[in-house]
Amino acid sequence: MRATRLFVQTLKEVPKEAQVASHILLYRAGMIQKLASGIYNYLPLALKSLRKIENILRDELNKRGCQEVEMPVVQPAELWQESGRWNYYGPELLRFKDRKGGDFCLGPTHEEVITDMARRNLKSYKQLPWNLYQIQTKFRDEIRPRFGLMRGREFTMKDGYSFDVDEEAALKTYQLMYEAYTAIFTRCGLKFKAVDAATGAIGGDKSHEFQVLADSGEDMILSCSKCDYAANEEKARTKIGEALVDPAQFKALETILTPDKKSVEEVAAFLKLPVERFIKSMIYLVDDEPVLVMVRGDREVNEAKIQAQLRANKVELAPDAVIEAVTGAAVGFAGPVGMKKKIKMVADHMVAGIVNAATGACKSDHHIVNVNSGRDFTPDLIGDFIKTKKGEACPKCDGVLEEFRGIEVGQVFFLGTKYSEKMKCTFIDAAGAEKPAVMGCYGIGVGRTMSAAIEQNHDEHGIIWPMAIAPYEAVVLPLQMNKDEVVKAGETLYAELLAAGVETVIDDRDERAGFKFNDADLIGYPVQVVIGGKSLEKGVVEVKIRKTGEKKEIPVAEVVKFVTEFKEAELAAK
RNA sequence: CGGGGUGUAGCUCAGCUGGCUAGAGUGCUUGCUUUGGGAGCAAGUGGCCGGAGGUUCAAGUCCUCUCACCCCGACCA
Repeated sequence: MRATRLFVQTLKEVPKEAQVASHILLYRAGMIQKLASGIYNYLPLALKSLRKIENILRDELNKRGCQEVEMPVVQPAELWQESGRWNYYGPELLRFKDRKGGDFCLGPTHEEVITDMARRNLKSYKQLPWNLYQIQTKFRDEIRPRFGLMRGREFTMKDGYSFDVDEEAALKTYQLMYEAYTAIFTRCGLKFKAVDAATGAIGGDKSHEFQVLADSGEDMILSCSKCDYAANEEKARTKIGEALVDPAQFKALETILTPDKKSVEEVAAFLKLPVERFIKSMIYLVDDEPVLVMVRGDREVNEAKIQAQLRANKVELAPDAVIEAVTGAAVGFAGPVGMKKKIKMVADHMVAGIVNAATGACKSDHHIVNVNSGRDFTPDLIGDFIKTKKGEACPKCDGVLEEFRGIEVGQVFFLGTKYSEKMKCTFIDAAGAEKPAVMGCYGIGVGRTMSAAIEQNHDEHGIIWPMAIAPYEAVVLPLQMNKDEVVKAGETLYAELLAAGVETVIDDRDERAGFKFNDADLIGYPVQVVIGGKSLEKGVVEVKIRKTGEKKEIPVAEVVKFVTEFKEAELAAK
């Protein structure tokens, strides 16, 4: 491609809306332009890179027996009503009516459509496993799109879905996809971590997120300093200490006047007790039912864990009126003992280990001390309900948890039969019984992967593309367009590189050297072949490696060999 | 949805308590000079001042409504 023909306009200035490196550089390098909030035009350079990522996806997936399909962007409401998500999915689901008044939506994901497609064809266990994927435009009407392609409303996603005969087979597929994703992101030149993830509203029991490490990431990850344990903040656990509780030490309950002392810290200071001796009692609405959630006084409630363990769709703090009705006291004095209404009680592991705890008395301006789990109250469920923080013990080894930010570029879910049961995607097994298929789903954000690659690979001058996903692999820069021998040498090398299969741009614009260097650095070609009059007299050209900044003088006759060898080495590198 | 902010040239922005022909930089076009890290000089090109209504002799500027966009938060995969 000739720079004079390339549809691109590089920019020195950037609109102030661009906040992160990838957004700024995609914009400055003339790769994307915004059409509306969270909706972008992809110009040729961006599309070249996106297509390369897509082809890596295809290659790694096809090689593992996956098959590509394509489903519609526009989806009828009926399918969503059948799965129950027409009502659950919030305003993020863009809905509209056709001319006949029928309800439709733009697909934010395709579980419904794929399950429908599978059930039309699925009859026998002999047909399975199936593993289908598509690379396609999704639309999610995000509340706040940001960071360019990182969180857009319209975006390209690879979404895949698997169907297996039973759980064991489905878990094998899950593992296969986990390996495929590892191979894909490695080939894209990314440094990433696969972490344990919360499953959220999509459901299922098991999930991993593929997180690219970057300071601009929206997710917080905790990982062990020693072993391979890593998890999303929402899911992260810490070591559960053994609770050595000796009932002989239990003292008698005592209610104490604590006027205007509501928070754990205030009451702890007032009663001269450490906060670890407190039971923090919070009333939540879990799918609109009040639930008392207890954690140790020094810990915070993790709402994602409540949602996961109670298998709920919605978790929110109860409004004051509900709290007062349930406890029979003003807000700030809730506790497991003496509640006015009997509601479900769940407690964090640590709560059961507190001897003679203090907590709200369910009586305004009063707290109660010497409360003991098992004697004075019995939780309906004891589990892990706290936020885990950096510096805490790893749940798997004696290491310590560290914190880092990540960009979620992919996620794998073990879905089970959530959709296949509701939508009757069944088959007849070897014994003649009808069974629902066991499903998994697997997503990769293509644009987000490209953005994440830029976040990890850039400097103050511009993008530093990993070879595998660079829009072009090399650029030829003839520095003096008024010198025939320079132009001629450039054209010759350009033609030779193309013939050797190197995707090359020749900067044939009549611009000064500095201008060309800056554009080349900004766009981030992995290799720059610099042709200047002086070096040409010596029979050499300068080859600059963008990644290292290294410049080598190479005899003209050996340039093609050097570039192709460098390219192959980069593509092979892990 | 709550709070804050911005809409003026392709892009980044200035434009005061209303005032005469709406500005700068950058980009683009042309010419001359220059030619190894975003060159210099000169001449040009480029505007329904987001939209509608209102106040006024007079509105980019004031008022009302509206639309779009951005930031923080809440929410959400």
